[in-house]
Amino acid sequence: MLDRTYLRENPDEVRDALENRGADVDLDEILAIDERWRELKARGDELRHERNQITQQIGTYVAEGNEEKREQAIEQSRELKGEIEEVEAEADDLQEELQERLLEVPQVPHESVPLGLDERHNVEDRRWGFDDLRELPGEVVPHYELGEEMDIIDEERGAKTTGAGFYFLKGDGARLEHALIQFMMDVHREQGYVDLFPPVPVKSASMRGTGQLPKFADDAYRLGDSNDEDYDDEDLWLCPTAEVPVTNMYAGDILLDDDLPLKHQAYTPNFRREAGEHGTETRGIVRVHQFNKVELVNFVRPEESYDRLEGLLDEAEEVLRRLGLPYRILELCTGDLTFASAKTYDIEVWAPADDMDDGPEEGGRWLEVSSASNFEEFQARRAGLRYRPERHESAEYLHTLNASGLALPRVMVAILEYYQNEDGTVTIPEALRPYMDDQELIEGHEKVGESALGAGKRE
RNA sequence: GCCAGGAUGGCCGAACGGUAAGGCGCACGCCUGGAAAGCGUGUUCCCUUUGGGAUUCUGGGUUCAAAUCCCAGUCCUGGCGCCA
Repeated sequence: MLDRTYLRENPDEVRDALENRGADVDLDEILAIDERWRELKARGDELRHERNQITQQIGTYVAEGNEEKREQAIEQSRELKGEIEEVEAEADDLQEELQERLLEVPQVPHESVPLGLDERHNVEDRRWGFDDLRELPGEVVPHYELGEEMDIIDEERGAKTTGAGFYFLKGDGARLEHALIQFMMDVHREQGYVDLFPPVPVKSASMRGTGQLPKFADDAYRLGDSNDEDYDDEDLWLCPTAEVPVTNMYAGDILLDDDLPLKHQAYTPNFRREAGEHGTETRGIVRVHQFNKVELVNFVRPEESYDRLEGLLDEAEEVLRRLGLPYRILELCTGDLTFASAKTYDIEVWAPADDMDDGPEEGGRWLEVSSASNFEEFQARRAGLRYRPERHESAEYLHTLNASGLALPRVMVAILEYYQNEDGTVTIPEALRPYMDDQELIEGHEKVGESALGAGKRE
């Protein structure tokens, strides 16, 4: 959420910034509401002042036993009460509306963010790992075919038990998932992250704190009620990213200056509705309703947040470097920033199987595995995350940042495709082998059930 | 789930229905050769800041007036029950 005073004092700057994002916000209306609210607030304060004085007088009259003056004052106070109620009722309505409007105003982009309308204007900073590629099969089999063939990814049965967009990992597939989680958390622990295992359902208030609500209710899974119904602060949602529980963990708290920078990592499942996202680009496990992710969340002093963003990006990249997976770094343009973010880098891993137009010259395509973002005060103001820079001074909002480190299914896609061998097996990246009992190769499993017979996969 | 008790500033902790003591911490000032002690001031948010308003977990109610009385909720503690 933006600061009201800042908004009041820099309307043109904010207007430009929001326009650059392509945000549809009527700033003038917000400012008009604020203006009117301040008038009423001043009037209400005045009336209350009057009444406070009268009420105090009554106390004196009672002590003196001055019956007549007491009655008179009480009558006066009653009158004022009605007037105050009227003025304040309107002020409260405006205040509430202002609050609602402000919750829907996105973050102002940082000055260094490239201008642009959408993803086409994102700027590629650099690539890693393409100079020394491993030798790939003549025809790389897409992960969804290979995964089914090897019987390590079972989408059909996931759809059966739960629905489209859910899948089983099996055998070496499931094992690879666990290995990746442990591996990633070890890497980040080396980088100074403290592990968290958060609760998976989160309250509406938490979702609001990080910016998922109120605007993006449709993307989330709500527990116990339809997304169309009104929700309360206490209503629960399935965690869409560990960013939500972890960032809100310190909501309303005042951290000590010494606590910062505070770095947490959390592994959780993530649930997203992804309505209407079906097609060739999303075949397999590239876009699913439930996936695992190790999330990195940083709480830092405001003046350090942009340095930390670079550090955070590097910490997330480290996972791909150790896995030997080629990737690139994008700087998101103003039009492609997420709601709460002031600046974002995307990390996109290379998945060589499906040739797509916007992929690299080597073929294949890019898959986003992480977004490293600086939210500055935006989430801190919503969630009430503060710290005290100097002991005697008042508490200030800190800055929050986060990045995936990384989203697992897409990393798995990259491994299954990039580490694929001519004979259809997959070499396990060296860094992962210690987590898989030094296994070097994924060869797959014999399929189970009568359908395997009919397909000629079993005899 | 039931019963009982509780929630007051950064922290601790008082307050017959009459308008939030005191202490600690921290900062600044005075004092001092310097420090400690002592003394003074300050230490939540909002507004149109020589001033005013709000604020005792949250939301309602009673009253001229609520930290205080009533109702509902949240969380914490203890006891009982249930339970992987």
